[in-house]
Amino acid sequence: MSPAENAPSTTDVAHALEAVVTWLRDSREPVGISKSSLSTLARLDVVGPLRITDLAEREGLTQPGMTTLVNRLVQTGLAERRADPGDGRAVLVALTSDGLARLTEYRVSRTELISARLEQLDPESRSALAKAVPALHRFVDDSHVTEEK
Amino acid sequence: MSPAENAPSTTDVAHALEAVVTWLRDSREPVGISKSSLSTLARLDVVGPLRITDLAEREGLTQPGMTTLVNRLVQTGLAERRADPGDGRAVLVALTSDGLARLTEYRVSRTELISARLEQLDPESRSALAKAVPALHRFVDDSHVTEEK
DNA sequence: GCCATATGCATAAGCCAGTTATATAGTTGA
DNA sequence: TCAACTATATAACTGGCTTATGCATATGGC
Repeated sequence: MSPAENAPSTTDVAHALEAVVTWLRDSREPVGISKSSLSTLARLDVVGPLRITDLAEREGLTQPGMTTLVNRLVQTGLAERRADPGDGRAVLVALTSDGLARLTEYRVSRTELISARLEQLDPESRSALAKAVPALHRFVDDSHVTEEK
Repeated sequence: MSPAENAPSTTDVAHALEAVVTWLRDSREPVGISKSSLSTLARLDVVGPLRITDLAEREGLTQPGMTTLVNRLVQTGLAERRADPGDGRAVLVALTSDGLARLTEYRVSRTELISARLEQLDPESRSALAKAVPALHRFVDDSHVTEEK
């Protein structure tokens, strides 16, 4: 409960991370595009063209929900539907260059927001955060986590 | 771009924090209550009873939106409306004991989720994160930030 | 003290992003 | 070749917001 007095416990770290998440969530400026859409664009950028069903599963939406979302992306020119060679039922959703541009713009603005904030911190804090970078990546990386159940 | 080779830059830290935010957002389990409702309950817990208008401003909603949200909270027994002594127009929204219990339950489950993940990390990573706790708190703390504009 | 104006909240109507249920087109294997 | 399965689409509905508006109370200049 008191990271100032003793060494921070796991719970203290958890609370600090939650606080950061809350701050970053609240610091989102309206960007004219939904969080789901941005997340889907990012997924397409990272993974490449995907089927509707596949996208839906990865993004945690239902298939009809993803169909609607993709409709919006296509209508605004951020993504396109391609035929899946070898399966006439399926569709491959792919990022357009406009979609990539939009995604990049968003990523840059977010990074700038956070960086500006970081640069206002005292040097010791910045150093501590810099040293925590590998740990933060390990935290979100599933590959080393021992799955249970 | 390569935190593994050189000392992590501010941009690297920003990306790591974004990655954590994304992971924590995706790790939210359905909880039967909206994010806005939880955030509002937390606000009431931290700040104490507030007016509808005040709540709306702090939570980034419109006043009618907050009226509706408070209606839901009241109907589910998580909050209550009190008369504002000294202003017959106003209402003070306050957390009920049920509301506090629900909020606590959520907070505990979140903390447990994150803690469990932390405990699977290697000791050096855990140590690095523990040392970063004060810096994380400073990052989200507005009080020392030099405002511009 | 009165009245014009401002303020706090509620209601109404509509929008948007999601849901479940169902239909249609294409695929696959016995 | 046809029954069963799969991928997507469409329809109808819901939740959580929005804007526009109304009503009650408060406030200050006169």
